[in-house]
Amino acid sequence: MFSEDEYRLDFFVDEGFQRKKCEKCGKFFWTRNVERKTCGDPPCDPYTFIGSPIFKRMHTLDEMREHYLSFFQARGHARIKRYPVVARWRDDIYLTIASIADFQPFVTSGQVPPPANPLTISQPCIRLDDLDSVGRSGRHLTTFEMMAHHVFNTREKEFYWKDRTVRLCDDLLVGLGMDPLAVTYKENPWAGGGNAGPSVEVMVGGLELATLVFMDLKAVPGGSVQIKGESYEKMNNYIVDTGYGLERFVWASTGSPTIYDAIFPDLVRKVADLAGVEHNLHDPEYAEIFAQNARLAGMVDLDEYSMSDLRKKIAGSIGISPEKLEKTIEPMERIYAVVDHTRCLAYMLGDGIIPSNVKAGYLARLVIRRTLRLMKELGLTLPLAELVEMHIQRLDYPNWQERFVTIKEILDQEEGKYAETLEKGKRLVKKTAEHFRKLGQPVPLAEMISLYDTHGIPPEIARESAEEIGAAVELPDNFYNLVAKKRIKADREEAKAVLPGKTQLLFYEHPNECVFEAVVLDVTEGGEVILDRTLLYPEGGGQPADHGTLERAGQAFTVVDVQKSGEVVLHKLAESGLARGDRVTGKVDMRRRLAHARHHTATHLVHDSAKRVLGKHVWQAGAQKSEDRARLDISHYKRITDAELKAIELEANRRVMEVAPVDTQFLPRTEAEKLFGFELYQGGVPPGTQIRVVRVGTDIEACAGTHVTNTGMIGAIKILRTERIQDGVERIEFAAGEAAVRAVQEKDDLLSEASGVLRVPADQLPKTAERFFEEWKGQQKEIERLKDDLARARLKTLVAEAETAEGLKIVVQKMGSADIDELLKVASLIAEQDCVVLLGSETGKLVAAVGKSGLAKGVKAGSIIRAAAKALGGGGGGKPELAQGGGPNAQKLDLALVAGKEAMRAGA
RNA sequence: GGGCUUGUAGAUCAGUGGUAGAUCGCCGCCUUCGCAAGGCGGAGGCCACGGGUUCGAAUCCCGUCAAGUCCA
Repeated sequence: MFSEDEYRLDFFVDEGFQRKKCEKCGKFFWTRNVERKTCGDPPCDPYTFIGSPIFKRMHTLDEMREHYLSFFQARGHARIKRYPVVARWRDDIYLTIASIADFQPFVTSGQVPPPANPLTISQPCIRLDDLDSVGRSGRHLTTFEMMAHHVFNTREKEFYWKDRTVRLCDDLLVGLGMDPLAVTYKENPWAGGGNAGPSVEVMVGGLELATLVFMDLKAVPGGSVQIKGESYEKMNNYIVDTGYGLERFVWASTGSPTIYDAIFPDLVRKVADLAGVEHNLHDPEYAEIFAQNARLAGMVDLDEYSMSDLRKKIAGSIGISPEKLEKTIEPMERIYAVVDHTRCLAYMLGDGIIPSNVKAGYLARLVIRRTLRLMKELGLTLPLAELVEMHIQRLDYPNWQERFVTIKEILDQEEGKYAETLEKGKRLVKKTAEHFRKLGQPVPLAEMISLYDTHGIPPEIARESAEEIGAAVELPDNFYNLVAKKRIKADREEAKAVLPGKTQLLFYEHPNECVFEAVVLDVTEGGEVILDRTLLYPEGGGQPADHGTLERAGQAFTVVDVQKSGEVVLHKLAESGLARGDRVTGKVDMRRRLAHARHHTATHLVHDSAKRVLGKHVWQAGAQKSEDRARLDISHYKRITDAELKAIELEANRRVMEVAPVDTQFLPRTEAEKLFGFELYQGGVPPGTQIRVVRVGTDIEACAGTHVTNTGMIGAIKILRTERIQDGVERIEFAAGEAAVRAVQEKDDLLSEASGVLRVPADQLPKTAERFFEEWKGQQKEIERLKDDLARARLKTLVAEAETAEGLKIVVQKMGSADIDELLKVASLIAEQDCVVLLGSETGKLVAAVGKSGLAKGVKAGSIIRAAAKALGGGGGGKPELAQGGGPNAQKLDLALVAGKEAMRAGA
């Protein structure tokens, strides 16, 4: 915990604030109002701003955002453009959840300077944690803009710290017309993501308008400061991290019953009209229902409160029946949620998320399906894309129409896919429900979970379908929690120990040299050699390590692997013997290097071509190179067609033929981002202040790999195949340079081998193969028919030769080299003539069949077969009337038939 | 990144180691002035692919390819 000193700011003293302890929750807060006894945070204080706005004038989202940003701009902050809602620069989160997330981890850790300092930004954020509360609580949103000003201080240079931060906040609020007595600054130590610090929550009228965090601690085992069970130490860099809720500011300025009516009143009205719901907030009685709902929902933790309890409480407090309340409020809750969710989708898809069954794409699909479900419940029949369009045109996308073409296609496709899933699901549910209805039981919970988990059928829809055929279901309120319980935690990879020292990387400046002189700095316990400088490329960025040799006085050591660890490069050798201080001459295997470089540069070209052919939504989702092929994973929302693939291949080869130079340059990170945007980070985010920018034709990426110096050196690019590695991610495999030529040659070999077998020229292969296949099918049928005929032909002679024993007609015969099909056919025909029959073939196959008299006497075909097959060293079985078997010792067939005959007698 | 599920006739699906099935659709015939319905008959299957276990695999095991779905 932090002491009072951490919060006793000059500002509070100058302005006559008092520090008080909340008489309800016991937390400390600062206020100008001597009368105040509570901290201002629900549930200690209720909402008072509904119907009585905090600010003097109503603002729209755009007005409020502009007011905020220009306020801070006028006070020495640089205005920064917002980052995407999909956090491509992070590998630990998918979505941008706070403005500070833009600057993690490299800026906050001090490794990389901020784009400006101090700065102000309004960052759209998406949080899906409280999805269930959206629409219901009156205040929850999936998407919100976090307005912020950030300061990155170091012990060497401090811009400003707590005092000015709170002062600016107070000025902003008072400037908007807030009563200075209304605000409380509530002390609330903050911790998260390995950092911590004191913080204040800014409460007005029961609404938390902002949080001001003073991040100056980092988690260190055994550190001197204890917060929430973790120990921390002071950091060298300390950061002002503020978060002002844009939507809440707008809500506070209107005092409307819900946040949704404040931030997009026109869209709420429009969707209400479409759904045929009357939404008249000018009716005081009607408005009061929503206001009271929001007030009470604001007081409780919705996770701990069941919906029906909350409804009862609200109904009681405004004096109507819970049924009437539900009838009034439920359709609007869905409308609010639809308007919110579609805004979330506009951002997600606008920023390039492709719906998928994994990663960020799954989150998009989750929201899409949830929205479709709500729309169905409301009876909205218009396409989802039309609702998303209403949002996207008012967001900050300059070329939204162009973008929307793809987005519409994606949404329409998702809508169709979901309809299909539900259609399939309903059939499955009916089958399952039928089963349990016959048993006179409700469909058990385990079955409902399986339907959802495995087949994606929401329990509400499953219940509906089950009830249609009169089956009950077991469906508890906390269904989704039960599903969530099945979660498994993935272990995080442990950080590798970083070795001290630094190896100079020569391969960037001298990509075409293959010999270098170096000194051995150290040899690790594992025998890996650290050099002061190297031309050998260590594995990274999907490019494998170089191979080569290190020579000392004529003695050669083979380099079999090269890895980077921190700033040093480790050379793994096939032979041991090098020691610290040795001078060595290094040589690079240039054939391997060149093959990698060709594939690496080709990867950039294929990626760029895919973007041209498929659209701008294409992002690299992974890549791997080797000597003889490379693969590139890209985000795309449907399968790549053959025609598209050919177009990509041709386009990529055109770039090769243009013999365009490959430019590389090191740029300061923030400058590179400013110049080229986040599209730089196709292959993940490199660390460090300087990043290497590689330009191949029109393709510009941050990339650390080795490249050829112009595209002509690639020679040729041949695409080999595509694979769908996930929903929404396509993998393209291709070969470049010599490997491309070899790949084509291998395909030629396949063709000539195939045409050799069929004895036709390659261009007639498809026709010939088809003919052969068709003929083969026809002949299979003909053989079936002939076997049938043959069986009938043999029937008479065999039945005529039947012996009689124990009152049964018995047929025991050898059938030459007949196969099991023939034996089966003949045997069952004979059995129809009321015989007991055992047939055997030279190949060691046996079939027995029993007619109706035999069956009546209890003769079983299975027992006959088992006895006979035993003699052949095998086994067999089947039904009483027909059985088959066999064994490897086919030459003992005569013995087997005798044994079978014995078994017939014994059975009868 | 992890979990679960599925590939059988044109479609929807049965088939838990022993001769591949049902329903709808398709074709033909009967009936009808014609159509629909009805009756009778028929065609249509490398049971996704490759391997393994077994006397025997749609069925069990392994791999590949394709698809669905839930979660982090």
